[in-house]
Amino acid sequence: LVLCNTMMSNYVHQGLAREALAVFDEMLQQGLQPDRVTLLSAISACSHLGDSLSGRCCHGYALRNGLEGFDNISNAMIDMYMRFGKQEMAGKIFDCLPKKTVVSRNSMIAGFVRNGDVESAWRMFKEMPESDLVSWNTMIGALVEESKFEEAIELFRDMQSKGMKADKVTMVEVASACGYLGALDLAKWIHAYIEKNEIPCDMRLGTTLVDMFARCGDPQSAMRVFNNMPRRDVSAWTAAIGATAMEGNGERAMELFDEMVSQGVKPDGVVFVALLTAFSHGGSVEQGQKLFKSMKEVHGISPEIVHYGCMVDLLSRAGMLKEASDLIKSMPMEPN
RNA sequence: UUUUCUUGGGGACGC
Repeated sequence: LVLCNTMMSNYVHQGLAREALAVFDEMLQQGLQPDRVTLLSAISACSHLGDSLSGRCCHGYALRNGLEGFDNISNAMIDMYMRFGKQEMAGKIFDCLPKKTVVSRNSMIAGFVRNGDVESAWRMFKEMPESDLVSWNTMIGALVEESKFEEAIELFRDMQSKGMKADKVTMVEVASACGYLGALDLAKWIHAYIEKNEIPCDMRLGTTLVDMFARCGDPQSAMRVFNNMPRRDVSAWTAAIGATAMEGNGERAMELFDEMVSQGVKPDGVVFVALLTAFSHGGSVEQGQKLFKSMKEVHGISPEIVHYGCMVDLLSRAGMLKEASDLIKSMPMEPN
């Protein structure tokens, strides 16, 4: 049982919800009785898959086996129904909770935000008896998602003044907001803040900082952060490529791409958008066409409509309207 | 029972 639970928990945390549910099925087939730890992972897996049928089965199982009284099970179900867009159901479970914890409220708040009901999220946030780091991060993230970047920074300062310590999630949100604002002074302050407070800089935060400096018009700082990253996935490389592309340096962008490939990092569709955009802005038609061809032939990635869009943009900017409209006609999908 | 449940990163064009 513990082995299965451990496997399921790991799968869910790796984003492999399907595999987690496969273990769950296997358990049921072998007659192994799931306990509440199992169920937590199962519920979480259903939530992330959007599998409401299995999710309701889990709910039923919890009711039949008297597991609904555990607040973490109820919290997981609140999260689940919120992800399914079933706010009323989540609210019902929340209202019936005898012991509402900070996690219950955080789950409700995150759910409201996800469903676009930011007002309800605010209300609960303001009225909650004790908020924690996740509560603050959720609300800051909500503001960023709404493109209310100044307000997000303001809430971050508010958080500081309340003595709440920021973590790497907070900093990703704040750095992202700063990037959209294009505020270089703030960017430098954020970078210094992270170092001063020894906030662990993982790959995601590193990537966000690269992106932030690039958007703030400081590609040198962006590349300095990038070069100091101990590990880089395709998103990190894409941010760096975007930084050089902002200088209109398609050649440098391509060098970075080749370096990435030579290090064994597999390109995805997004990095090609960044590169094609760089060529488009630099007017490098041949290089763009060559790269576009290589997508499928070399990297085994079928161009999607956004890539055709980039090519149409590239050709059109160069005045090659005939080629652009031919490309549209030859696309394997309907133009949008 | 990695960490029982809740929060974070790279995307073209136009406006």
